[in-house]
Amino acid sequence: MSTTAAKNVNIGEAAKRSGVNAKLIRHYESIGIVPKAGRSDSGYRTYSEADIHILSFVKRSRNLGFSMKEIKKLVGLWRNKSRASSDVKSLAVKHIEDMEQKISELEAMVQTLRHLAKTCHGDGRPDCPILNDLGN
Amino acid sequence: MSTTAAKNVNIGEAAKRSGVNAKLIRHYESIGIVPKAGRSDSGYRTYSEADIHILSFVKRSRNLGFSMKEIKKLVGLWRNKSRASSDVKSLAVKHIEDMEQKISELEAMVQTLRHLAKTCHGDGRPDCPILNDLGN
DNA sequence: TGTGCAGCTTCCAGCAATTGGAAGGTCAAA
DNA sequence: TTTGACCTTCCAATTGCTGGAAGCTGCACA
Repeated sequence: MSTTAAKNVNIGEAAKRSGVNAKLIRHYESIGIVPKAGRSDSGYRTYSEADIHILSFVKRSRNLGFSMKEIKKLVGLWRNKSRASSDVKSLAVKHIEDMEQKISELEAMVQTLRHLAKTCHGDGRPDCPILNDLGN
Repeated sequence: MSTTAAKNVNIGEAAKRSGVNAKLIRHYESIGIVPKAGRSDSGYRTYSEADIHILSFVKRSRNLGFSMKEIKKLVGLWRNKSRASSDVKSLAVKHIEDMEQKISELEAMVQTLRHLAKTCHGDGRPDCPILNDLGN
C-alpha cells in the first residue's frame, strides 16, 4: 500500500544504481536493448526496480564480453519465463569459444612482438630490428 | 636503365601484392597512414615497389594488433632513417603490455562464463543459472 | 517571486577501422 | 564497337559508445 509503493526514479538515479550511465541507457533504449522507459508528466523517463535490474543485467553481460546482439537475445530469454536453458547455454558456450580464439590470437601476437622487442637494443641508435622485421 | 626501370602498378595489383585490399589502400591514404600515391594521366593511382612495401608493413603491423595511430607512428619511424630505436621499442613494449592486459581480462571472462555454463543443464527446461547469475 | 543550477530532453556528430554501394570514367581484348 | 574488368569519388552503414548544443523542468535558496 504505502511502503511497497512503486518508487520509480529518474534516469540519473537509474544510472547510479545500475552502473550504466544515463547517456548509455538512452542509447540502449534507442536500439531496443532495453524496453522503453515510462515517462513522467513532464516527459522524464522513469525507472522501476525491474527496469534497473535489466540494466544491471546488461551491464554484467557486457562485462562478460557479450556483444549487443547476444545481449539482446539474453535479455529476451531472461524476460521470457518459458525459454529453454539450452538456448542460453549454447550462446554462452559459443561465446566462450570466441573468446578463447581471441586469446590465442593475442598470445601469438605477444609472442612475436616479444621476440622482436628482445632483439632491439632500444637506445638512440637508428637501426631497430623491429622495424626491419615488420617490413618483411 | 631498362630492366631496372620503375614498373609502377595500379591499385589492384598493389592490393594483390601487399595483401591490403584496394578499398582499404584508398582509406589508408585518405587518413594519412600511407603517403599519397602517384597518379597516371587518367587519374589512376600508381604504386612503386617501395609503396607496396609500406602497405605490407602496415598489414603486418595490423596483424600484430597495433592501432592505426601506432602504425602511423611506426611508418613514420620506418621511413625516417635517423629515428632512435628506443622510440620503436617503447612503442612495442607498451603494446605488449596492453595485449597482456587484454588477455587476462578475457581469461577472467572465460573463467566466469565457464563456471556459469557448467551449472546450466542445457536442456528444454526454462530455468537456467546463467541468466539468474547474470541478473545479479 | 525570482534566479540559478542541476538534471532532464532531443538531435547531431564523431571515434576506430573498416566495408559496401552507387554513379561514373578508362582500358584492353574480342 | 561493345563488353567487362578495373579505376575514380562520395556517401552510408557497421559496433558501441561518447560528447556537445540547445532547450526544458524541478527544486532549493534569498
